[in-house]
Amino acid sequence: MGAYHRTIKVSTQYLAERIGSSQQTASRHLIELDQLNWIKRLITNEGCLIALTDSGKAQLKNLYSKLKIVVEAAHPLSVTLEGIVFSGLGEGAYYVRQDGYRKQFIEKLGFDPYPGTLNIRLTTDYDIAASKELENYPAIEIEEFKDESRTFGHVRCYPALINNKARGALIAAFRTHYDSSVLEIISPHFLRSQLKIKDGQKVRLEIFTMP
Amino acid sequence: MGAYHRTIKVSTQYLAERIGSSQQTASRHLIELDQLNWIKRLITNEGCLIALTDSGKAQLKNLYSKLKIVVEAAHPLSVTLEGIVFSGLGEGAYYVRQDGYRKQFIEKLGFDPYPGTLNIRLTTDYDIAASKELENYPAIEIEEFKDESRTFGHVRCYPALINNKARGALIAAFRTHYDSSVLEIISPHFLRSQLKIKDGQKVRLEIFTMP
DNA sequence: ATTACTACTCACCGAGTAA
DNA sequence: TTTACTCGGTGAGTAGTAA
Repeated sequence: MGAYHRTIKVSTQYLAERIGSSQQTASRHLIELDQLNWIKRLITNEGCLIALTDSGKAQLKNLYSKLKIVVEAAHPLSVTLEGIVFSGLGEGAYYVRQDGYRKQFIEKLGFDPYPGTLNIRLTTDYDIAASKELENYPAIEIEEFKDESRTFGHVRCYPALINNKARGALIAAFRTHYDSSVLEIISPHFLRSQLKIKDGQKVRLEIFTMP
Repeated sequence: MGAYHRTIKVSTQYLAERIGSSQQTASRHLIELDQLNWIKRLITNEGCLIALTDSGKAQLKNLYSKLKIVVEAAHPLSVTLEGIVFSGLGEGAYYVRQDGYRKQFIEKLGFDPYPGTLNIRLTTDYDIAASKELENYPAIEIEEFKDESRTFGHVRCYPALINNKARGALIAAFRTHYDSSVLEIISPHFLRSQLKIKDGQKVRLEIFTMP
C-alpha cells in the first residue's frame, strides 16, 4: 500500500479488509511489526500513520533476494547427494599433490587440499542420476598442464559441504578409475578424522554449482 | 533446496531441521503442499522425492513479482487519499467537454469522461501532504492545444479508483480555481449517481502513479 | 530407516467491549 | 469514529507411536 516508500495513513479496519482478517488481528499485526521494529507507527484518531523502517525494508529485500535466486536461476544452486565412504587405491593423493593442480585449487577453490581424496560410493538410483545432472551445471574449471614426463588433464570441480560441516570440493574427475557411481572429494582437512567417518559410513554431500 | 529446478530427495526429518520444526510438521507441510498441487511427492523408504509443480512455481513467481514491484520501484504504485465531496462552479465540465482534452482522455486514459468533475476537498494535513507528493511521481501527460479563441494548457492526470469501485482519474489540474486542498476527478460515469454520493460525504481515492 | 496418524497443548484469531 | 484489551474457541505444532 505504499508504506515501503512513504508514510501512509490506514485504519486497522481498512487494513483488515485488505488482508482478509478482523480489525483486531490487523491491529495486533501492526503492534507486532512495531515491536519487531519493522514499521514505525503513529496512532491518530483517524487511523495509523505507518511507514516501513530500514529494518523492515531490509526484511522484504532479503526475502526478495532469496526468491530472485530461486526463481531467476537457470539451474539449482546446489545438489545434495548421499553415499558410502570407502577406501580407494590412494591414486587420488598422487593427483592432488601435483603442483599444477594444487596451485589452481588454492587459487580457484581457496584452499590447499589435504593430500588425499575421500571416496564416496553412490548407492541409490536417485543419487547416481543426480550426480550425472551435475555435468550440465557450470563448474570451476581446472586447466590441464604438463610436467617433464606427462600431461595432466582438464578437471571440473564443485565446492561442496560434507555432512553440513566441512568445506571441500567434488572433483569430477581424475578420469576414470571408478564408474559413475563413485565420487572423489578433496578438502583442506583430513575429513576422515575431522568428521570421524570410517569406511562404510554414510555421508551427505551438498554440491554447489557456479552461478 | 533445488526442488524448483529438479526432483530432490529429502527426508521429513532433514527438512524439519532446515525449516526449524518437528518431523511431523515438516511431513504435514509436504502433505498440504501436495494437496494444493504445489509439489509432486513420491514417498520412498529413504525419503520423499519432491519437485515443484508448474502451479507451485507459479506461486513463487507470483510472490516474487509482487515483491519486485514493491522493492524495485522508485516510488509508490498508488497513493490513497480521503476527502469530502462538494459542489464547484461547474467550470470543470467546460474543460472536460473540450474536444482537444476529450480526445486525449479517450486515448490515454481509455475512457470518454462524463461531462463534469467531482470536486473533493482534502481536510487533513496528511491528505494534503500526500496529494502534494503526487507531483513528484510520473503522470499521464495531457498536452496543451488551441482552438479558434484560446489555448488550453498542459494537464497531468493519474488513473484513480473512487471508493474502491469506480474507475476515473485525478486531474491536476485545470489551474487554479481552487487551492491545493481541492482535487478534481473525472470518470466515464456520473459518479454522484453511480456511487450514490452527495455533498459533504467522505470518499476514498486510490490514485495510481505511472511506472 | 522411513512417513504420518492420533491426541494433546498452546498460540493465534476474533467477538465483545473499553478507552 | 478510532485502537486495542480480555477472553473463549479453534487451528497449528508436536510427542508418541503405528505402519
